[in-house]
Amino acid sequence: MAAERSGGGDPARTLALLWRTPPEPKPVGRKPKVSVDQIVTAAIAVADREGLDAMSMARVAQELTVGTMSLYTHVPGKGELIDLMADTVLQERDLTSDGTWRERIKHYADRTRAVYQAHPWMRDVSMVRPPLGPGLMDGQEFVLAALADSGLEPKQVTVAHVAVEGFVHGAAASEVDDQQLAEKTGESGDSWWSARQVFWDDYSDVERYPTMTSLWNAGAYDTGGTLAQTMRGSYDYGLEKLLDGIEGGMR
Amino acid sequence: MAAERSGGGDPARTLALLWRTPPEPKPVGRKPKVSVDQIVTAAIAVADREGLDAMSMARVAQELTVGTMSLYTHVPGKGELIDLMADTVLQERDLTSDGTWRERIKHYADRTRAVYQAHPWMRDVSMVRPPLGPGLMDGQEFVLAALADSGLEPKQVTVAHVAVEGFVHGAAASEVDDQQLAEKTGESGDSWWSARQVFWDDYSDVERYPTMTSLWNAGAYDTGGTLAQTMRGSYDYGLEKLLDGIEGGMR
DNA sequence: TATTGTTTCCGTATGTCCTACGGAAACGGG
DNA sequence: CCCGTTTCCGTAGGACATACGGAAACAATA
Repeated sequence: MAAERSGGGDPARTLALLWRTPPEPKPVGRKPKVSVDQIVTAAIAVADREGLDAMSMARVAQELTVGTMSLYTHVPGKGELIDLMADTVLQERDLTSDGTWRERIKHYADRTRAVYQAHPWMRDVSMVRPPLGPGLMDGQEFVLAALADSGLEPKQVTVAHVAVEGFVHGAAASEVDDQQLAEKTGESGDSWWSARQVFWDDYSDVERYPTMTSLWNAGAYDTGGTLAQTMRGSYDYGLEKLLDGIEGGMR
Repeated sequence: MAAERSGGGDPARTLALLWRTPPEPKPVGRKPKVSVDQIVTAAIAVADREGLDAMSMARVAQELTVGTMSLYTHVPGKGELIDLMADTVLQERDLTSDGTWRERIKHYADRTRAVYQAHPWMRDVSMVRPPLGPGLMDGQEFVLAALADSGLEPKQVTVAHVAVEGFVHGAAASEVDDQQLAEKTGESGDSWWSARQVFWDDYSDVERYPTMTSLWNAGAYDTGGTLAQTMRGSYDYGLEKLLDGIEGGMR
């Protein structure tokens, strides 16, 4: 449960792993059965299929037909493995795009969103103390470059950066949260909500919730689409409005 | 690990607990040693002090000097207990405020942020399938009422609502993530980052990260404050810009 | 007071998890 | 064939949620 993350270990060791600093070939000694890359790939595969909860050291080792403890020769611990997984999937973003600064940020948001869609377990990875690997850093540079081109002052760029980054990861996370729960519980978001329709009958109260009632009566909730489509729409809307605000504040 | 949540159980039973539907007094049978309220209060106390990971059924039972399995008489399971905890702390928001719709939304954001600050474990509670109790619903009504007063069309109100709600919870969550990790690992965010200063020496590259380098040289990162203060600033900035955007889009 | 129906309490057991420890196994070079 | 080096991995300890079923407490009744 809770926010899965590393951080505890030796920073130098973790950074060396993230950047795949040459493991200085060992001419002697037993040959490794697995590599760091294989471990990370297998871990991502397990998490994609069964969620981060199911991504146990034992499960990954089993995937590679290797003893559990063998993994610890190549990776300091589970936290660091999650760092490696996160940075690896963030590298899947293809951040080459021309266009206005707004277009570039929307491109960044789209690519990041795609990462979360492909790897729903990213919801459980905290980005407050992020893995400082190439995947994350390239993304930071991309967004900062776009914002710097927008005409904002340097100090404003860094503040706006945190806001944008927070919005993008946060929105991608909640959007994906739904699928993640659907996979784990075997119940889709739409069916979860309809099973709770009883709420309106038994507990809702026009006196207490007049706005909700009148919005409902006005048909504001007849989206005509799935929950996923609605969330996607709000994602786009929110980012658009945030960028509008940033742009408007530059005058 | 991962997103802690309930949802699995019988919706009617969970809703009855959330709304504290009268437990129809039992005139016969053994007297309960604990009540639902006591369990929820104890669970919140443990989570506040040691995080949601430490909030195990055994730990809560110990707190109440009761056997672990006794809790299951009053609460269906851990997931439902977390729902009850979340809705309870959301009720701590005092959502009575006059003023413009913007002022009311900022009030809502402040109160919600305060809840996360007081209960950092809220970061780990998914709001995608939220506990439909009074704490959550009163908040929804408050935000919807403010947006409806802003002059937006009903359909727009619901879209804007999801965006605002997502931003508020998301920003409060990341802001608090830092403290949560600090408590769990015993290392503050500021010290975590300074321990990773080696990154700039060993891996950063002016060729690869020109914008970051130039922003650094321009002093954009000399905030003169703690990490927490910086995050707080970005929270306010982001909400302001989002509301600017929503307001601007109404014309 | 003894019995009975009802409700709550909780010990046990199962199958998970991470990882510290230390010995066994494989390998290149002498 | 031996030895230093490196990797492999079995065992063990101390968590976790919760299904099951019997024991214990209580009010009403006999």
